[in-house]
This record gives sequence, structure tokens and C-alpha cells, in this order.
Amino acid sequence: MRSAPTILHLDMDAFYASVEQASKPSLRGKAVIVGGLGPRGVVATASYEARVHGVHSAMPMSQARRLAPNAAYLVPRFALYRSISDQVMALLRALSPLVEPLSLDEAFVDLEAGGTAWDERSARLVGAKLRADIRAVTGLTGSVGLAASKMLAKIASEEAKPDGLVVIQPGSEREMLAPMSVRTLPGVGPATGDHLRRAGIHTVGEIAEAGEDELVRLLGKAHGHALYAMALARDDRPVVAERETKSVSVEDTYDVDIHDRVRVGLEVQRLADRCVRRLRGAGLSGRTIVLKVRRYDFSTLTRSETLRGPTDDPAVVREAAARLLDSVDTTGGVRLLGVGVSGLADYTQEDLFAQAAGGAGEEAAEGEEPEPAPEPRPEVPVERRWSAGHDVRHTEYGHGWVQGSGLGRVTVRFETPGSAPGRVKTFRVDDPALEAADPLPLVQTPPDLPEPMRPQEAPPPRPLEA
DNA sequence: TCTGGGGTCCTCTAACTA
DNA sequence: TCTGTAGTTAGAGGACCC
Repeated sequence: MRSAPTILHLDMDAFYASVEQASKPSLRGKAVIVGGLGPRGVVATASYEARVHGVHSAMPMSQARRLAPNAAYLVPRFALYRSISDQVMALLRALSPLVEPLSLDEAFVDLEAGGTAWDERSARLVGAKLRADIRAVTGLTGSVGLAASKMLAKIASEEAKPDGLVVIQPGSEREMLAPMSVRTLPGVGPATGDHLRRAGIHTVGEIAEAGEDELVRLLGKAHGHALYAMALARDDRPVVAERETKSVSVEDTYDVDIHDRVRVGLEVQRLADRCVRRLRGAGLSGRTIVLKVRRYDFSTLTRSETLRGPTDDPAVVREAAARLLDSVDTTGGVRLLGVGVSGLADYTQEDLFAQAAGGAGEEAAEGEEPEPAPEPRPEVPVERRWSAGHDVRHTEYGHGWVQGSGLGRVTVRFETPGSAPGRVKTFRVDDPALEAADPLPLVQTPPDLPEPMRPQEAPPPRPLEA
């Protein structure tokens, strides 16, 4: 492990909710909850104001509504979050070529590899400047952790939240970790946490005391060795800039369980098509087709089939998924269906004789297949749908966002990121003066950055577009 | 209270192969 | 030719992460 705290972990604070607050002045300082709004939705992100009420990520939305009935509930706008994430990642890439994004709002940076920091003082300066630049470019806050390893940098940024910077001094790690809960360590979730608790192990220090053999006995080889090393603050994992995608999958949870076997089959075909579209969009193909079924009682099963060679042919994936479905009992109903492809390659090698024999008649068009028009779902009326939180424009009142809709009406608040909190008006859902609009930039005119921090180039295209 | 979506990695078992 | 063994691959499930 290195001797200076030159690994940086950035974590944007309550990212999705903060973006929504930045783009909607009337929500600033208010409880904002972003997530699925259907009957089976869960919370993706809650603003700090909402967390005060006990709302947190992954909580069922129904529970969140009971805890914070007056919060603003919004559906996620991933395209907007991705564009802001790109701005942040560009700032990180100006610091080092070794940037490892973990998600839209989190990344590791190896400052030493970038030559931007070599000791605690320089690392602290870089971290502070990064936070200021993120605020200037995006208007948002992020928390920074600096340490000599990835694990510790991540723990440091967690300690720094919200809107802070924490450095863990090399040499002080074990002492600092010892009293912390085992759940602090990456890889310890509810199941492992319970397992350890039953063995009388509650803190990181107790993991270290238990010894490696005991950890391996309790948790298995890989997990046991890894966790013991982490408890001793041993973590040599490098920051890896490019990770290959290993699988591509899509899944849908249905508002109401599906009982009709024919409908289940149709949904699987739809998911297979969507999965292939994503696969092709990323320029990939794959050998193993996976079907996922979550039944009415939440029991989940997967069935998979490995083909002779990688494919990106929708007909082949559809047929494989249908074969897999044949082996699954769906009586009682299903709440979720998913189709995935793994064993990826960046070429296709269709065994035309063996695999296309069944589907030769319905060959898909070569090359870029057009996005099929979204088929209206049976339960959705054929009228314009206004999603809560999405931007709109009115010919008379200008730019605003959908505060809610129902009973043939849509309520819009007219405001922009740079305006004062705006007024609310209600329209008929089919009002011709109202149309969907693109989000506005959060910061009107991004200030010029000083030379060393200016992003040098656009980030590379993301491998997967949703 | 009733549990999303998109991923990664690990473990166990069975089948196959050398 | 039969048997035991070790390694590899597939398939299923589980845990975890954001």
C-alpha cells in the first residue's frame, strides 16, 4: 500500500435529489424523493431534508409516503443525471488518466498516477479545488475522501458527507477502523452482517481479532480472506480506468402480477428485443441467454442457456428466452420478468445452420435496427402522459415542470434553475399549448476554469446507453 | 412494510474431459 | 477396458453495490 493519501473517492451528495432541487427552485430546502412512483416503486435517492424523516434509498415508496407525506415525489431523469455526471467525470479526468467510475455519482481517482498529488498537502489541495470546481460547473456539492487505498478513501468520503472532505492519515487506519461496525466494510451487507453478528463479531476490530482462519470458516475462502485483509486496512486494489462490460440485461416489475401465460410469453419477447437493442447499441454480442422470473411470493429463479457462439440476433435471443420460459412454472403469477445476455464478445459468430434453422423466415434487418415505436401498454390510456418532475414548455407561460397529473389535468410549476420559485397552473392534459421540453442547464454560464483544471477533452462515449 | 433496475462476484453442484 | 481423479465449464442461486 502506498504511503501517501493519494487515492481520491468522490461521492456526489444525494445526487438525483440534488439535481432536481437545483433545477427546481421551489424544491430547494424541501424533502425531495426520487424513485419509481408505481405501486411497487422504491426510493432511488432522498434529499437530506427527506432523510430527516427516516426515508432512505431502497425503501419501498409506499413506506416513504407514510414517513414523509409532504415530500415532492419525482421520477428519475437519467439522461439529465448522465449529462451532469459527464461534466463531473471530465473534471476528474483532468486530474488523472486513472479514473474509475462506480456509478453516475461516484468515482475513484489515482492522483499519484496523474502527477497531481504526491503527499497529504498536495492531495488535500487537489480535493478542495475539485469540490470548488464541481460546485462552479454543476452547482452541486460532492464529498471527497482521500486515503492510501480505495477502501479507506471510500470510508473517508462517507465520513465527509455531506459537502465535506476527509483525509485518512496513513498509519492511523487500523486504529480508526477498529471501533467501526462491520457493515462499514465494502462487501458486508445484511446477510454477512447477520452472519458475523451471530458469531459475536460486531466491529472491524473484532474481525481482526477473530483471525483469518475463523473468517474463512465463517464466510468461505474468497470472502473470508478479503474481509480479514480489509479489517487490517490491507487493500492493494488498483484504480482501474476501463472495465469491460460482462453482461447486459433488462427487467420489468409489473404493477400487478401477471397470471396469463400468453401474456408472460409476450412480455419475455418484448424484454428480449429490448435487451438485444441495448446489446447492439453497445456493439456487443453474447453467448449465454438468461431468463429471470420473480414469482408472486418474491421467490426468484433464473434459467440460462449457452449458445455455440455469440449472437446479437433478436430472433435467436427471443427463441432462447422462450425455451427457457418453458421450464418455469408461473402458476400463481409473476411480478418481475427479465432477460439478460452474458458471455459477451464484440463480434458475432452465428452458426447459421444450427441456430437460425428455427427462425430463418423472420430474419431481422441487418445493421442498425430502428427503434420500434413504443407499443402502448394495455393499462395505459391512449392520451399524453405527463411524468412528475419532467420539463415542459407552455406557449404563454414558458418553461416549467410537471408537479402532478391525473383526472385529465396536469399541474405545472413555471420556474427555471436561475429563477425565483415559480407559480403553479393547471391545464387539461391535452392542452395544445403545452409540450414536453428538454431540461435546462443547472448553471447558466459555466465560469471559465483556470488552465490546469480545465477538462482537456470530452469523456469517451459511455458503453451502455439506456 | 412489502421489497427497482442494472450490474458484479462468489459458491455449489453436475457433467464432461483428459 | 475400467476406475479414480483433477480440472473446466455450465447452470443456478445468493450476496452485494449504487
